[in-house]
Amino acid sequence: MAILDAITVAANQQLLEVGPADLSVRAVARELGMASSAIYRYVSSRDELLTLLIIGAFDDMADVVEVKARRVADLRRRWKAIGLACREWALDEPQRFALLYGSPVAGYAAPQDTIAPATRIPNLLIGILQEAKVETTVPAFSARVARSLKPALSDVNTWASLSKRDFSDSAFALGLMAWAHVIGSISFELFGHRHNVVGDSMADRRAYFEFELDVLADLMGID
Amino acid sequence: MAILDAITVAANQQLLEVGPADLSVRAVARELGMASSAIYRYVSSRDELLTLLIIGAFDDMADVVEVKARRVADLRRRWKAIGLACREWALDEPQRFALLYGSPVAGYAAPQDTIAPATRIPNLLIGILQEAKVETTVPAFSARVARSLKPALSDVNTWASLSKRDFSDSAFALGLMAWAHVIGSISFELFGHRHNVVGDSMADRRAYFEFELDVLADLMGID
DNA sequence: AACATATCAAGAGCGGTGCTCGCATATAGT
DNA sequence: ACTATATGCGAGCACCGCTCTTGATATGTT
Repeated sequence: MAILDAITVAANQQLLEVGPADLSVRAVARELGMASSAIYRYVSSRDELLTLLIIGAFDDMADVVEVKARRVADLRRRWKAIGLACREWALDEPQRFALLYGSPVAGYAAPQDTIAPATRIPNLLIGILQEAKVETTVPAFSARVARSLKPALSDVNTWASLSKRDFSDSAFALGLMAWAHVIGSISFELFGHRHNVVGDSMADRRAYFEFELDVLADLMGID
Repeated sequence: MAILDAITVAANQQLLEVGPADLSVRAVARELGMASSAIYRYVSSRDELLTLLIIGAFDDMADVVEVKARRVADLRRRWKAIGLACREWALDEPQRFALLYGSPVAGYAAPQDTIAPATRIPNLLIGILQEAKVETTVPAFSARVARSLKPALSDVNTWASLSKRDFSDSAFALGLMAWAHVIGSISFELFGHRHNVVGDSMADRRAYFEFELDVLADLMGID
C-alpha cells in the first residue's frame, strides 16, 4: 500500500503548515499530482484520513518518548525525561499535537484503533510506579474515588507485563493526575494561554515546565 | 448595536449543536433571515465573530463561577466550588468551552481584548491565595523558576485590589499549576481522553474530579 | 490470442463554505 | 430638495468534501 503511505506522508507534511481543521483532501491530492476523487480509493473519507494521522502521531510520539525514557534508570529522572520529551515533541509538531489532544473535530469519535497507541506513554508512567513500588496514600482518596477508577484499575491488574501490582490505588490516581497535567500544561503553553504569565523565552517556559514535573514527582512519591 | 447582539446570539445558539470549527457565517445569516453578505456589515470576518464569541464565553463563564465562589467563605471549599463550577459550565456548553480552551483555529492569535476576561477566574484563585496568606515553599522552586514567572509576579504585585501581597512566589507558582490542571482535566474529560480510565457514569467522573481538587488544595496549602 | 474481469484514475458536478463587489434603497442632515 | 451615509441584497469567485460516470490499464482465464 505504498500509495496510502504517500497520502499520509503528504497529509502529515500539510500538517506542518496548517491545523487539523484546515487539512484538505484536495490539497493532498494536488501535492501527489492526482485527482482528488482518486484519494477516495484509498481512504473512505476525510475523517478516516484523520484517524490514520492520529494513530500515526500517537505512535511517532510514543516512539521518541520511549527511546528517551529507556535510557534513564533513575525513576525520577526517567519521569522528567518522559515529560520533557512529550513537550519537545509537541513543540516540534504543534499541529500534530493539536490533532491528538486539541478539541476533537466536529462530531468525531475516536475509533477503537486509537486507544492502544494512545496508552503507550501513560504505560511508561505505570511502569515507573511499578518499579518504584509507590505506596502513597492520600487523605482525599476515598472509597468513592477508588470505585470511580475501577475500570482503569482492573485494566492495570490484568496488564500483560504486570505479574503482581506493586503500587497502591491512590498512587495510580495520582499518576493519572500527573499525566493529565503534563498534557494540560503543554496544551496551555502551545495554545497561548500563558502569554502574559510565564516569560516568553524558550528557557523560561522550559524552566517552569520542569518545575511542574518536579512537583508532580513529589506528589506521586517518586523518590 | 442590537443587530450585532442578534448575530452573536444566533452564533452562540449554533454553538450548541456544532463545534467552533464548523460555525458558519451563512448559517447565522439564514437563522436571522438575512443575506450572508449583510453580516459583514457588522463583523469584518468569521475570525472577528469568533473573537466576540470568545470574549462573551469567557465573561459568561466567569460570571457564573464568580457568583458561586462569592457564596463560600471557607477558602478550601471556595476553591472546590470554583473548580466544580468551571467543570459544570464546561459540561453544559462543551462547544463554547472548546472555543476557549481547545486548539485555536487556524493561525488565529488571541487579540488583546480576550486576556482581561480570560483572567477573571484565575484572579479568584489569586484572591484565595491572598486571603489564606499561603506561604508554602517548595524545594523545586528554584531561583530560575522564580525568574521565569517574573512577568506574572510583577503583574500580581501591581494588581488593583492588592495593597500588599501576602502569599509567597512559590505559592503563586503552585496556584498557576492548579489552574492549568483544572482546565486540563476538564479538557481531558470533555475531549474523550479518559474513556477507558474513569468510570463513564456522571457520578464517577465528578468524584474523580473532586479528588483532584482536594489534592490540588493540599498542594497549594489551602488549609 | 481473445475475451472477461478487476483495478485504478480522471472529470464533471452537487451543495456547501468565506468573502467581495456592485447595486439598490432607506434614512438623516443640511 | 439634495446630498451623504447607512444598510441590505444578489451574483459571483475560489475553495471545500464527496459521488458518480466514464475510460484506460492491467490481470487472469479459457
